[in-house]
Amino acid sequence: MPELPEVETTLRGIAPHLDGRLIQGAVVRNGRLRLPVNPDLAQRIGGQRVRRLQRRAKYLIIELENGALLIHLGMSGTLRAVPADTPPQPHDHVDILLDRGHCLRLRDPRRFGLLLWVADWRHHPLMRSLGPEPFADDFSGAYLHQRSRSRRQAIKSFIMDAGVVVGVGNIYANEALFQAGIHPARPAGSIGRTRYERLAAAIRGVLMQAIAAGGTTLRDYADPSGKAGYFVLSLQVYDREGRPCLTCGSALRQARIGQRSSFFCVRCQR
DNA sequence: ACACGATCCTGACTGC
DNA sequence: TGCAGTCAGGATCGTG
Repeated sequence: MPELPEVETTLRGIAPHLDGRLIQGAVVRNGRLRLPVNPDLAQRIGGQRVRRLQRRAKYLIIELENGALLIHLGMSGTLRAVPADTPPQPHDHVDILLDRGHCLRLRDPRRFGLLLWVADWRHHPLMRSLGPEPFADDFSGAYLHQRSRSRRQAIKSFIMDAGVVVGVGNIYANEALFQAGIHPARPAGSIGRTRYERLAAAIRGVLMQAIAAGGTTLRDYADPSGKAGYFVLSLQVYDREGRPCLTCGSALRQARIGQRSSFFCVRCQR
């Protein structure tokens, strides 16, 4: 499910339930996620107030008085605020118990996500090699151009590399490359400065519009109140193999690039 | 340093 | 109906 817009939508959805609230404890039904949940999670976070919520890359960070919760939704994770007495469904692995009878519930069928209490999230190893945020000043066409020199990797894999820029997953990589008119298999090092300016703008544009739409729901993504994201209606190439390009009408193609499904128009993208 | 494949895990869907 | 195979929104690790 989650690329940057879905994580951002989740953050905005849980914020009203968390800002300044007192955490009562936690219930861990299955702690075997990508990294194991702290065995002593309830004691670590119980009795602490939430100081601040933020996002870094696709990580949600809930800063507490002591340390922080670091949450990643992986491929199939959702985070919802529900009444604490709501019966758990399959794959509802962790509840963060809040005051006023609510809890924050992590569901993640594939368990590629993670939920960790860490003492110092800014210096945590998971944060170490992350590239710039797409909306930050240090992300630009000039930056992409400079980072890509002499790289023969496909541009699509390049922009999905979190060491280059964070938050761009498979859906939005496809969409941004279409908007920028760049073929996803083109070697990153063969693209000029001007086209990188277009690409940087396209990445920012598509992410911003997707956030405004509440993200993209393909199968099971839901925001913290349970609503689906409707950016799926704005997708121009993703999952549209064989259907006409919205610009030129020729049939969109699908190919595997870097082991991920890629969708593009051979006439509009070079 | 770089680029690629395999891997973690479950569920939904396709085709025989 | 059942079963095998394929694919899925992510990220890390090991290999040349």
